[in-house]
Amino acid sequence: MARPRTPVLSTARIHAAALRIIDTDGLGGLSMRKLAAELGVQAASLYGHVSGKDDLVHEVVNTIMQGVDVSTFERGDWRAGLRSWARSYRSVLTEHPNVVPFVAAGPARRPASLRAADAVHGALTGAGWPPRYATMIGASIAYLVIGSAMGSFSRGFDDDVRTYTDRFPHLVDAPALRDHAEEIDAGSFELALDAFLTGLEPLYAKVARD
Amino acid sequence: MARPRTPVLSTARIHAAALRIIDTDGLGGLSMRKLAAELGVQAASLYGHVSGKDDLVHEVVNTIMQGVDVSTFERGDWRAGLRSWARSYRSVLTEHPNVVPFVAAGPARRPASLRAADAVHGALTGAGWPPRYATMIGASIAYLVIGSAMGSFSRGFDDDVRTYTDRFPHLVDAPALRDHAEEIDAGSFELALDAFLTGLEPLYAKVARD
DNA sequence: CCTCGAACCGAACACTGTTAGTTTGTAACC
DNA sequence: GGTTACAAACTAACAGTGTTCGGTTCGAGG
Repeated sequence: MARPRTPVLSTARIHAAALRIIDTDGLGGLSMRKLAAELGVQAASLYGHVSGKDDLVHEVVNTIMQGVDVSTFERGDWRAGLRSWARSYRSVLTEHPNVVPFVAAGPARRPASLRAADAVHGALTGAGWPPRYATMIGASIAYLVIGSAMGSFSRGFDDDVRTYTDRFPHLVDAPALRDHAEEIDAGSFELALDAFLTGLEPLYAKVARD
Repeated sequence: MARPRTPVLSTARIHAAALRIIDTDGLGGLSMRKLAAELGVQAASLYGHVSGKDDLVHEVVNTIMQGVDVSTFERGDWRAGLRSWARSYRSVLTEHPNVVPFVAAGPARRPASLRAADAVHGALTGAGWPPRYATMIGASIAYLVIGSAMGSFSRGFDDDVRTYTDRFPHLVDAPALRDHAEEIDAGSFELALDAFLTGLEPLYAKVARD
């Protein structure tokens, strides 16, 4: 079989299959051969539609990040805007947790992320925050979103109970932690977001100009 | 040459060489063959001293994380303890930025990280924070540390100026951002840490019991 | 002295991303 | 209808990855 009567591949189909594999097997579980097999095709055939694995992943992730909602900023309340953006950002990432490490590497080459960064920066400076603070506030919230979506803390604990109970008395309930990993990470995120926004108020009173 | 008169390899030498490669070429730049070459040896020889690449990296990173200082908690001030821990944590990571993605995956299998988590949790509960909040506060700070150490935000921007100036008016100075990436990430970290700790106070007044 | 185990090597296996060159089906043009 | 041109998929290969197996050689203990 050299050329099928009707084309088998399309960038859309490739993207969809790639995301499926990433979601189930992780970023490391995505290989061009496996992806090709999923599509009933040889690996080399993919290169007619996609320039390479790196670009493919970038494009897939960009599509995901288009789901991040920054529209609340338009209502003029930067506090509500930040909250809404952060939650939307986090919710998009928790739907595809395996791409979080990739997202964490930075927004470059992802128009969707740059667009969001632009909106955040614009809204904050528009509200009187100096540009420098606008940047840092956006960065801070990105830290919280990415960290909690990655499950750095709670999901990272080991299965083996004895690992902890031996030497780390305060972590005896770490396995319980692990069972409720999602809940703990979500809770930590909300707590951090709340505390951060609360703590921003005195700074706003000091540095904001209008 | 089958067996040298005096042993060439040792776990210590292997760890040191591995860290050197990771620091200069990144985590992805570390391969068993390159590591072996750096030590003047064949790749297979490493497996007599190290059980595999995964374990090797875990051990190397654990050694790094032993540099995180949690001693300030012993002074009894949880605010100062958190500040000091967070800064020490971050400073250790910025010395070896290439291991941050690995650290972000979680503390399991790294005794040094578990020890730190245990100390944080113990200090906070000792200060009257309910265990649940102690966990979440520790997690929140870990998010901030890892996010800022990764340079997710500022370092992630592209070199190419035109990428931004075209469509994202508020990001016109993103390249300048990139030049001062370290400074921006450090500033964001301090700002977030400050605001977070400030915002924690009302919560502490409400939920802490002694 | 002799054995035994530790230390290292060479070759191989099953993967990876990617490229070159080839075959073949389809559509457009004369 | 025949020819040309293109596009889609193929096979085969390259250089690289982590890891394992079977061997060889040396140092130390009995």
